[in-house]
Amino acid sequence: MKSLHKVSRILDCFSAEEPRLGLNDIAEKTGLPRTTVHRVLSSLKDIGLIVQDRNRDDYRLGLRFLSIGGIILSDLDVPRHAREPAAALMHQTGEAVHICVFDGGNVVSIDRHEMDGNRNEIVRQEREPPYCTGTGKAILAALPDETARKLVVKEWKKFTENTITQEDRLFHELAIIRARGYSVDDEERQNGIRCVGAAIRHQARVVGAISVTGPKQRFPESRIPVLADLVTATAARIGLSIEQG
Amino acid sequence: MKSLHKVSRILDCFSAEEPRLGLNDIAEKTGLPRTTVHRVLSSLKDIGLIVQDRNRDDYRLGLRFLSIGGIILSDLDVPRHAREPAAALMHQTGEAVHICVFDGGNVVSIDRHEMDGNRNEIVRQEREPPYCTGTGKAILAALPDETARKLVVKEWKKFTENTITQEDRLFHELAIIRARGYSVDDEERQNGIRCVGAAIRHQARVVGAISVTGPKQRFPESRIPVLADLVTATAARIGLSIEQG
DNA sequence: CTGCCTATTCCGGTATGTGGAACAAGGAAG
DNA sequence: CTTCCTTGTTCCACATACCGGAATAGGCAG
Repeated sequence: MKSLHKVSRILDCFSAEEPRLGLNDIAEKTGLPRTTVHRVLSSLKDIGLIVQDRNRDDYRLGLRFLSIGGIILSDLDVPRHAREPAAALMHQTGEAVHICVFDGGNVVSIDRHEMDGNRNEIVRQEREPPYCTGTGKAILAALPDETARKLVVKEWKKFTENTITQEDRLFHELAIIRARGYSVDDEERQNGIRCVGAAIRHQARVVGAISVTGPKQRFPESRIPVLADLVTATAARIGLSIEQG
Repeated sequence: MKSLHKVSRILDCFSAEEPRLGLNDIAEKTGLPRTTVHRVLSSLKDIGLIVQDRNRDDYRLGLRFLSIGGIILSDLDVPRHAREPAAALMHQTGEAVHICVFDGGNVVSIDRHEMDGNRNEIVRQEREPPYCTGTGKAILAALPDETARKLVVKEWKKFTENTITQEDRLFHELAIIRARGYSVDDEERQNGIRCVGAAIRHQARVVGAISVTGPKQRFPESRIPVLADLVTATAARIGLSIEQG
């Protein structure tokens, strides 16, 4: 179904940085003819996935995506079971904790617990490239190589000096992660930020990942294994609580 | 684009109650031939909007919806600006407060602040039929009749004795809401539950709604206007804070 | 008013999606 | 183990629904 791939490319144009786009922007980004883009957008408007305030205004993503997102959230085990252990991990380590979920094709960050005085604020739903984050690499490493390879076909964007941008480099690292049971993101996504992650499993299937994140100074080599123990224990605890329903 | 309407009908099959469906379920619900459903689902799988754990397993909505939902959330003004006033309203009234957003086509509930001891818990993203809730009716009433009519074409499900199931009844009520500036849901969605709502406007455009909800006993006729004053004031305050960026 | 930029409509050819029918793959029952 | 039945999946010839270049309409700035 070719038309749906066009839909996909068009949806890909939207991002948190550019949530509103004109027809020509989209045509240019996708390389599709303007007419075709217009027809697809027009149909997406019909079904509520795209919204245009007035004719000749920019296009935006429709709230129907949020509504559908709500259905997914209510069906996911990870967010429910992870919240409490994640908060505990945050207090144990004093560092920010990320939770993300995995459905076999996408890695999506759904919760972030941050130390903010004594309270923990929850921010939701951000996009995460799978090859350059602690959680993403933990998930990739927990999958068979073949499956993992399908998830990294996208473009390799270099966020920092340390970002991995070669497939064989990545799979070498995944092997290490597999062996020791946790992943480390050493300033690969953002300068000055390190991160230790582990996959969450449910009935032998990878369903998500958890990680602690913080400034390099607070994450010396010596502390990594200590954090890793806590992270993997929390990941296991979450997995276990899911098993029990 | 006919195929996208099929996509829409297929997506509509999924709900919080039935987040996982088999091919035949979907074919039956939509009335589409099994082969067609299979082809569409297969393509939706390709682009990450639908997920199937293993071949011959049930189909589920893909996490990409969540990821896209995150983009929308970050672009919406209402959630950011409404949280604080909504919490204040909850404490003023001692009742649960709902926030929903509107994009010209869909009404989606995004926040619910509930009195739970002294803490307020935030639950997110539920689906709301627009004709039978305080927030939904407040939004419909804030729109020109013609626009509102386009939003209520769907089926009229009778949730309780009081649910409005006739278009002229609804528009009669909308006129009243328009005149007095707030909406009342008198056990129209759920027995024993009343609710007072008002639309949130941003630059003369309706962008959402806010409401207080509670058991009938705590919402006598005499209290409604009192609550309405607080709700409309809060709605206006939210609208104002959006204007200012 | 004029020029230039958008979004939108038109239309004939053909690629693209269509859906009935046949096929495989598990699961349940005997 | 075998049989039967239900489920998802593949095949293929047909015709329809999509394609995209070119022309149109509508807004905004100068």
